[in-house]
Amino acid sequence: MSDLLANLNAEQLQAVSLPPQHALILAGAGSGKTRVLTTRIAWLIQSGQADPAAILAVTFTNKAAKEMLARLAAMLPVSPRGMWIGTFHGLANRLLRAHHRDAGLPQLFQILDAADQLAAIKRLLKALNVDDEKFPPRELQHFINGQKEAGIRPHAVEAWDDYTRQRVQLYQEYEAQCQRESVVDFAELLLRSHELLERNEPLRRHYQRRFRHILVDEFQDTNRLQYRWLKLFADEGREGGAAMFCVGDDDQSIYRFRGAEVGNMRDFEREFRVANVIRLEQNYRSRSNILDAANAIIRHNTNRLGKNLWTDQGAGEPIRVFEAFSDGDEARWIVEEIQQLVREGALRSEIALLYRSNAQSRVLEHQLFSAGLPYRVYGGLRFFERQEIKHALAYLRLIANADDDTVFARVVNFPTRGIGARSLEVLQDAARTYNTSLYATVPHLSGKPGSALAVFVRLVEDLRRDTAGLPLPELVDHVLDASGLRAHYKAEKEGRERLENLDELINAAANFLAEAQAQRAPEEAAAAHALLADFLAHASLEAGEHQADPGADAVQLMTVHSAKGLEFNAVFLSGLEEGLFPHENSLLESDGLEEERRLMYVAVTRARERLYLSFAQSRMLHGQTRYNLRSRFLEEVPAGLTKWLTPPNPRSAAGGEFGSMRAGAGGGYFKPSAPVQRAPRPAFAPLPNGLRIGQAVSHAKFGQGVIVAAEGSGTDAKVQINFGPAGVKWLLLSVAKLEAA
DNA sequence: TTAACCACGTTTTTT
DNA sequence: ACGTGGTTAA
Repeated sequence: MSDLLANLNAEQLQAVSLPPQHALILAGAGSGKTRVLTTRIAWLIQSGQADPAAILAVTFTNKAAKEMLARLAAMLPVSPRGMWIGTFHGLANRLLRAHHRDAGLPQLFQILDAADQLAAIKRLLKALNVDDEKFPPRELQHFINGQKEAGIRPHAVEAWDDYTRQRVQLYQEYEAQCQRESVVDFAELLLRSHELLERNEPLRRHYQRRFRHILVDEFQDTNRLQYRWLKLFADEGREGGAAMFCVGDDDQSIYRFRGAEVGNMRDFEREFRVANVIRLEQNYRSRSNILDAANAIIRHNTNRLGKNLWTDQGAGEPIRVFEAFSDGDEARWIVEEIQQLVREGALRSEIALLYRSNAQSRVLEHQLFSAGLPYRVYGGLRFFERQEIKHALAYLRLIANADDDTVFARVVNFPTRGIGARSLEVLQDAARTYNTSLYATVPHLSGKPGSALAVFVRLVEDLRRDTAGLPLPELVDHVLDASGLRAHYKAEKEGRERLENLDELINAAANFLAEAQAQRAPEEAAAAHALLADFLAHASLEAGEHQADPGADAVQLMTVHSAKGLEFNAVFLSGLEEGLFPHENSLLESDGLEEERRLMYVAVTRARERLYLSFAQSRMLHGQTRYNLRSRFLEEVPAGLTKWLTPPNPRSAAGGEFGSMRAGAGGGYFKPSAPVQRAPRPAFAPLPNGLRIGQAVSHAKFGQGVIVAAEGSGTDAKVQINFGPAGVKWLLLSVAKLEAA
């Protein structure tokens, strides 16, 4: 046991070995957060303070849950059964399956992912003849999820205007539809399990007595409902309730847009009267130049819980800063630097290329591709989100539950079997009249037994009968053939990859079966249809990897958001421009700029050894060339930590007074560290009227000024001009009378 | 039923 | 610029 605690620093040790009391661990980036969390669990068990069954550990992503399990397996002599470790949604699913009757659900309820939910809403609007222009499905989805995450059912929504009342009506209809079809969306998993325990006191007491230790990862990302869910398990922090051990970093809260409430940290501290607030401030990841930059940036935020990271690893290399003429120029420079790093022996997979928005990956990919550098982009479609996989899963879901109208509608005519929109409309109307599912309505139709719809129903019946005794992988295999999916993609010109993915689905099923057999009695796992439901839940809750080849030695491209939690030897952060990063939309939101700054903080703290910051004077966005100022976040990096590879250019500086920014700062001009030929400097790209960035102009009212930025074209063309004492203004070229000065 | 066409939107994302 | 989704014509 002593070796468990060895090599922990004082604060980590304090956190890990805390008595069973509530604790809030403020864990800075790279401070060993996951280590503390898992060591805490291992220590509680190994020291005999807690039975494994008394542990409830909650994460946000399946990846984090898996990593925690893997680390625990390495720390503990035997794999401790009985712990509940998983995501909020995974654990909620587990609860609802175990107590489905009390929760008012059939045992085989299906889970809707976000896309399924949207499809269900569209179908609902159509069935109710609601104008989807007036009630955009996406917005309605957002409304419904928002209410659920606030814990509000339709009857409890406070609606003061007609529009809201109508949306509440639709919310109610949506719930009825889900209940009819035995489907549950993500927010519903949490809300339903919360209500289950809230209403059922014996059950609640059971779990409250069972779980003595509740540990939460990434606590700053919890939403209101998730926090309430946790509080229920912890008996609201009352005497005798479980000990809450929450780990988080308010400086890394970057998910407010999807409902995360950093305020939960303060609420937790207050409501649970947390006596142990422990700060993990020693960073084991980055060189101090990088860390100091991160600290300096985040210091500009107010309302922090307060932390200052330090390291004993030494300063390391200066942070390289590069100003490019264009996005293409920037990408070319990045590729050259990467090639130089690789020549020096760097592993490609240890180099990350980060950006604020996905649209930026295009230029970067183009240059990487031209240079023949292997790369991997995160953020595309994931395995279980692919069209062909969704179709295959839809057939499987019909076997498990034929009354699921979402999947019925999805595959009733895929592959095509002559069931057009017209027949579906008739069927839908009939289903409403009989108040039955689409599937169950087919026999009611006056159509002959040989009708296309009747044939489809027969197909589903046959599938269910023929697969009844099959092991899961063979079941899937059979469905792929009998449904006609294989034949369909075989006939398609571009169907090869899709066929491969379908085969991969069989592999996924085989893996799932193997894991199930390892965990339960083999005879239990052998029951094919029972396992099928579990497999389908797994597919909904865990969308899988983003792309194949995760092991390949390739440069890693991703948004700053998806880089959270990762680390790399070298990080390139591109597009550091006003409007892009911080994103222009964020400036309109309250606390938006501070969230962008936290994002910047996350980006910078991903780097271990080397950090490269770059921006471009012009950038292609939405088919138009935009001229941006460099990001204010760049100015927040102390000059002593950086090394400008291009001369600091006052014209591209953000902020008010022209030329007031960092004149002569940064240590002068340095050649690019790679021995590369750069294209000769083009002049600033001319704007429509022959004006240029940096050009002096005069205006009748504002006087002398200099063009600092421009955007739009034709009659929309406008330029930003710094008039010195008269301020910085945007002027429409078609309106303003400007004269070259 | 399918291909062709146009309008539309375009920050970030997990479950 | 570029992909998506919906409508229209063949």
